[in-house]
Amino acid sequence: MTDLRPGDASLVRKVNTQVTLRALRREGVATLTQLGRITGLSRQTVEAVLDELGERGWVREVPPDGGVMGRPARRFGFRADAGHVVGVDVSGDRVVVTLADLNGEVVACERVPVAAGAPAPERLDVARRACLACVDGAGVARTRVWALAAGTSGIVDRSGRVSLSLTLPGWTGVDLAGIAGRWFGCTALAANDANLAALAEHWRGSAQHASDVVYILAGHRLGAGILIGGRLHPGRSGAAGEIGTLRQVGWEEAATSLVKEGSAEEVFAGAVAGDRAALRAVDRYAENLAIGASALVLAVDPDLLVIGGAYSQAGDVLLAPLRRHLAELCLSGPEVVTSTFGDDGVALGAVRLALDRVERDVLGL
Amino acid sequence: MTDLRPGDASLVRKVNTQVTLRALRREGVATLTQLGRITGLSRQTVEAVLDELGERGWVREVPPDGGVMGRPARRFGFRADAGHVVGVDVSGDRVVVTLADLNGEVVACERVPVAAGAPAPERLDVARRACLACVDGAGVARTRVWALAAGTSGIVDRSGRVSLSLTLPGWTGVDLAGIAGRWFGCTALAANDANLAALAEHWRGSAQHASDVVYILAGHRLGAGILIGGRLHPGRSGAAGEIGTLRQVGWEEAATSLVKEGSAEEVFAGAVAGDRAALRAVDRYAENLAIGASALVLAVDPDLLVIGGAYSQAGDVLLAPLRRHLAELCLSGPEVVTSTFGDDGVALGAVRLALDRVERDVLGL
DNA sequence: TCACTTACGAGACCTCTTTCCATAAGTTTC
DNA sequence: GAAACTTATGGAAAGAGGTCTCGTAAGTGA
Repeated sequence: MTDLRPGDASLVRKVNTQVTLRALRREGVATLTQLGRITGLSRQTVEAVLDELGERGWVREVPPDGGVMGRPARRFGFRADAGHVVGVDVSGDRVVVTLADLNGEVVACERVPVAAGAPAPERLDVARRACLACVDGAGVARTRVWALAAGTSGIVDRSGRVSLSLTLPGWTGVDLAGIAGRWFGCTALAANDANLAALAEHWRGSAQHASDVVYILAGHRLGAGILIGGRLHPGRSGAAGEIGTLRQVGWEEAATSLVKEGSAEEVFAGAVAGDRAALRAVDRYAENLAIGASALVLAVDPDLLVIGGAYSQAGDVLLAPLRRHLAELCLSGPEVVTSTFGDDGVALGAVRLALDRVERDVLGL
Repeated sequence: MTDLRPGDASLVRKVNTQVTLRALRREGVATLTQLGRITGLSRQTVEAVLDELGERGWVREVPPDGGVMGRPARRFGFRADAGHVVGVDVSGDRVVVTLADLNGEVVACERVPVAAGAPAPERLDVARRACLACVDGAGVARTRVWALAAGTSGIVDRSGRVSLSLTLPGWTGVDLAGIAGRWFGCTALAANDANLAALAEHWRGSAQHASDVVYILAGHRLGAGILIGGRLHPGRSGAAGEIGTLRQVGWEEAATSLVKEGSAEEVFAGAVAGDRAALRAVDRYAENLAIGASALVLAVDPDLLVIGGAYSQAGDVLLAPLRRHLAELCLSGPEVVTSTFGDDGVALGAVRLALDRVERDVLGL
């Protein structure tokens, strides 16, 4: 249950501050009267709220807009650059850092390769340097980073510790959130990469209008992320969606079955060109994929199934057989689409996660 | 996102009414001063709120409690009998009706057998009569039933229509919520029986302290219900957890494998007695069960797995092998327990669902 | 009967919101 | 260039809620 706290008059101010701030963020720039109309509050109240927000540095007055009739109205804008958040994707062979302002607009991006076999301390150091370089390069003061979120492959528990990683050496047991928190001295979060990719699709990608989403990361390895009610569902131990370990679903074979015919890219290219062996290989892959996907789909019954990861670039060559096999397994399956962001979604989803935290903690709720 | 409405002073009153009402419901009977301490509100405010609630009929003043020192305090109690809710379980061979007051205390219960082959209209009529008889028998005015919820096997969509039933004749397509709403002229809901059983366990049974729960109904047929964050997760089409159709998980064989050796009860009894053939049969059943369960567990990663349904009465004879097989399939599975209510949980969960609705709509939020 | 304890009730004061009205600062028209 | 019109601003007053304080009421125990 939501534990409800009693409210005095200041609660009303809190709520109205929220309402006003949200409206202003949507509008970008607005006058007092406009905000009053939008929020349903009186102009006076909006003014008082905005004064307070101005003092706190959230809001800035911008020059009035000439040209219209009547006395020019004071105009206010949300200071999206009052703070920033960092999203990091620490994957097998690279680190991707995305810096965004409070509106979620991406300000800078940094990609740094890292050796697949790099031990954990080295990988962490690469990530740290990349984050600092990204922030410094964008001319953002390090103290202006209010939150950071990191995504990585493997199972990440609620506290942001990597509790199991099969692919990155020495990665199991790394307290990713704890360590990353010290980079900027801000709150830090960590989550599974597929989960974050799902979040990114829900935010700005293919899954914007879906509430419950299953995201399948189809690449050299297979992973899955789940959104329930538009929010991350990590599960008790952060392992929700990690269905790969179940032998019956055959996700372990899936990847190997594909590369038997050559590199994955070659196989998909061949399938596009109409090569029958390649088509068969893709079909087999899709079938294996569908078994695991259907387990997730039947369990969660999502609005949408998003296929991401490197292989999703193959598009309909993969999707068509996947849809077919899925339809056989699930009586009434969800819509299936490819991801908008592919691998870049992880860092973007991390940004969203960090923003969620900032909006909850700093902007209050 | 939650759409936030601006608040004036009356918002504060609404919130404080909520807080007070909740506290009073927890306490049962309390004085103004006690409520003030609990809620953090001033005595004055509590008094004003209670006056208002008294006028609306939610709250009643009860005689003061003598014996303690000082001036006797006025005492107030929540009027749990101001309204009632009905929970119905329409299953293959019987209808169970549970009538509860606003505290969720069960006031009356009615069990009526119904022929397994009964067509839908007859089944509905039996359910209707049972509901009316239960309410009338308890001396509760029919207009005092504020909400009704019905649980049934099969897939029930968001609107409360049975979109697929494989076991009840003519049941597919029945608008259960719509029809049941006319019985008392109140809001009516319908949901899958396993989902409601899960809700009951979370409310008052084995799953009270778990937030994410997978409930498996193990009986003549197999079904599953899922709770996320303590709330029902029906999924897009109401089919969340309906993993039985997936051939790989082998839930279809599970049931048949058991009864090959005789009736299920005999087999479990034999296993308890140490009969080797029976033990093997139970082990095979547990193994099949574990495959489907692990798919759900890996997908959702719940805090708790509850085994309900008729077979759960076998207790450790079933649970021990189930835990063993599950541990093989899921690296770090959740705790596994048997249900508290068994089959009775469906009607009780329906009560909880109806109460949730009443609390949201009538008591406001 | 007196002291002690606990609850009640009225009044003062604070916060936040809304409504109303006079005033300011532009544009358009004559 | 002045008058009329439009739109925004700023201050005063009123109302709804909530808290705090203090005197009073209504019990118990000696």
